[in-house]
Amino acid sequence: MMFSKACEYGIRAAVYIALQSLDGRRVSVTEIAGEIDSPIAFTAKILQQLTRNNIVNSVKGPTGGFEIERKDMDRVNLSMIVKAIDGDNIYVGCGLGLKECNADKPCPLHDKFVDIRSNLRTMLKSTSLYELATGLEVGLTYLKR
Amino acid sequence: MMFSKACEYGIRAAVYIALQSLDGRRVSVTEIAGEIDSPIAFTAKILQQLTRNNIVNSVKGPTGGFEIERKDMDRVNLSMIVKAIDGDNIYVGCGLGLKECNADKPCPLHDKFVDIRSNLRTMLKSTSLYELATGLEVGLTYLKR
DNA sequence: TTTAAATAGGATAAAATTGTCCTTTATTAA
DNA sequence: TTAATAAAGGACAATTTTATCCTATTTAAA
Ligand code: FES
Ligand code: FES
Repeated sequence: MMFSKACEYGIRAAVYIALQSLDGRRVSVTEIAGEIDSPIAFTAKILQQLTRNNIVNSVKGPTGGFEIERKDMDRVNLSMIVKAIDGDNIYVGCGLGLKECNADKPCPLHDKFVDIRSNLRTMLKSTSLYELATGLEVGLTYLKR
Repeated sequence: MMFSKACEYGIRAAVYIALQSLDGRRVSVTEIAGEIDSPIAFTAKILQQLTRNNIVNSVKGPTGGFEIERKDMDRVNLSMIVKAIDGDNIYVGCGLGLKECNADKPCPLHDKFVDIRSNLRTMLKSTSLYELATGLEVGLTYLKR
C-alpha cells in the first residue's frame, strides 16, 4: 500500500539481521527468508540492494552471511531503507499523480497531502533499526504471522 | 506511491466532473481524459467503477456523459473513491506487509504506522468532492501540469 | 589444495497493473 | 424510423513488479 513488497521485505529483513547481530550472529538469506516469511531468491536481490547502499554488511563464503554493526543500527533509519529500495518518489511525488509535487501549481489535494507526507517522513527518519530490533528482542513485536 | 494510478486518475476525474457539474455541464470521457491528462480508454474503465459505486452519474447517448449532483458533492469524500478503486487495504493492511494489521501481534512499526494511517484516514474522510472542486474553480489548484 | 558454503549477478518467468481496441447497448435528435 | 453519439463491457497487449533458476565468485575449513 504505502511501500512496495520489495520494500516491506527489505525492512523486515534489515530488522531481523539487526536483531541477530545484537547476539553476534551472522545470518544467511535462507534463514532470513524463513524468519520473515518471504521468497528466498527475491529476498536475496533486495539484500544486494541493501548491501550496495551500506545498510547491511555481507560476507561471502562459509560462516558468511549478513550482519549489521551496532553503531550502524543507530545510523540507519527507515527513510534510508525506503529510499534505497523505492526511491524518493514518496518524498517528491504528487498525491494525485501530477508530474511532480509543486506548491506553485498545486493539485487540489496538495496542502492536505503534504501534511500527511511530512508526518510520514518525520516518522521514517526518526525510526532507527536499533529501535525496531529491540522491540522484537523483548518479544513485543513480530516479523511474521 | 500512496494510491494506484487508477485511483489517482479516478480522483482527478471525479473532481473535474464535479467542477463542470457546478456549471451544469455534463462531460464525456474524451473531454475528461483530455483535461486531467490521462489515457482515454483506461479512464473510461475507472469511470465505470465510479458509476457502479454511485460516486458519479452516467448518461448514455447524445448529450450524455458524466455528471454529479450538487448534494452528492457533499456526500462523496475521498475515502469513498479510494475504497471503490483501491479497496480497503489502505485501512486494514500492515505497513510491513504482514497478513493483516493486528494490534495483538503487531509488527515493529505498528504503533507509528497506525498513527500516520489514522491521520490519512481522517483526512480522506473529511475531504469532500465539493471542497476540492471549488479550489479548482477559484483557480488556486490544477488537475494537470 | 580441494571442497563446500555462502553471496553476487544475469537471464527468465509469472503475476499484477496499466493501457488499448473493438463491439454492444442505450438514447437523443433529425 | 434512422442515424449519430455516448457509455458499457469484453478481449487483448504492454509494462512493471514480483519471483525463480542457474552460474560465477569469494572464502573458510578440512
Ligand atoms: S501537487 Fe499534488 S501533492 Fe503537491
Ligand atoms: S501490524 Fe504492522 S502495521 Fe499493524
